[in-house]
Amino acid sequence: MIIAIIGPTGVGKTKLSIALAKRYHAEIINADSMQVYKGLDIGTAKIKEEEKEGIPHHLFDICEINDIYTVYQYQKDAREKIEEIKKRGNPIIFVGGTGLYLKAALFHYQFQDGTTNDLYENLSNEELLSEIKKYSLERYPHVNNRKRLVRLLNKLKNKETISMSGNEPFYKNIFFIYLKAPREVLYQKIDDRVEEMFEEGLLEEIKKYQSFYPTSKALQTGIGYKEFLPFFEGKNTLEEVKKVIKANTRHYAKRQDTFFRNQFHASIVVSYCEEFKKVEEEVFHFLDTQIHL
RNA sequence: GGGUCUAUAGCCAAGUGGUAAGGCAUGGGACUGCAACUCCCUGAUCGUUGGUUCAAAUCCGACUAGGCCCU
Repeated sequence: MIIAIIGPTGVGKTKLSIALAKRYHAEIINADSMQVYKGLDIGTAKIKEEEKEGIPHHLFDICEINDIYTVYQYQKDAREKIEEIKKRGNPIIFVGGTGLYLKAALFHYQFQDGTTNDLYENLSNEELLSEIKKYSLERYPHVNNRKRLVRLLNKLKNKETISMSGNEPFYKNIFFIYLKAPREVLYQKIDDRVEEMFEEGLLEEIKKYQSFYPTSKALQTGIGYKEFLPFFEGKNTLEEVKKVIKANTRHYAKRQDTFFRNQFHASIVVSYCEEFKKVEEEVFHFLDTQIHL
């Protein structure tokens, strides 16, 4: 059995994962693109050692801050872990907010080894798009979305399988538990959490790595990290940094909501509740009935 | 009480006579190798009220509110 807890950042996915793992004797696999990095703890709201309650956690802290980790790698790692845990006969719980990672691991997403990666710097977006249109696909990325255009054209040139909708599950018996909360609640929780991060020493965490890994992708794209760049250059105050982190996190949560809502068929949608026990019980009840079937 | 300035969307803000730029926020959406990424869509008749004019957010008056100065 595979359980995937999905939902925007800050709704309590981690907390739920522990409750579920304890009840079903499951092991947890990370599905968060930033929590794979060692050392990025506070800013990614990574689960603390003492909170794990002895439950096996996989794919956390598996690479260095200046490594580049991608969906493709994740797909391989996650599927490997799944096989490994299956052998032990334990249920698996995926937790994390990176929708694409979840899709890549649990659905028929196809990537290939040794593909070229031409940047097509000599082509404009319009030219890229018209190149792509020669292959007459069902749909195309927006002209302004250069990143997607470049990747797609590379795929086409490599004769990789193109499919814009990967909705075939790769495994049987997967349950998607979608934790959701009204925006106001979510945004308030996000604000609070960012405040906490600062209190817990987010600044110190970054200072530790910033000078060592100035070009780290993780530090340059991770919310809660990249916002400090202007601060280190003396262009921003700490208060401004905090404000931007909150804003970016809210935007991120919204994007996640859209992704999960529209790209996954949730097995059950659970509304967030201050009394978290209620959330847990609702999920327990659902899973219990499913298992007995 | 006198003088003066301002009044455009939730916020910031262009526009000084011909039927309202832009940014932020908000909401919606896309998504197959950097995904905490990248990208798309999304709003007002210009404080109220008279007037001038073919035509006013744009000119004039009154009122209201706010800022500043004086007493």
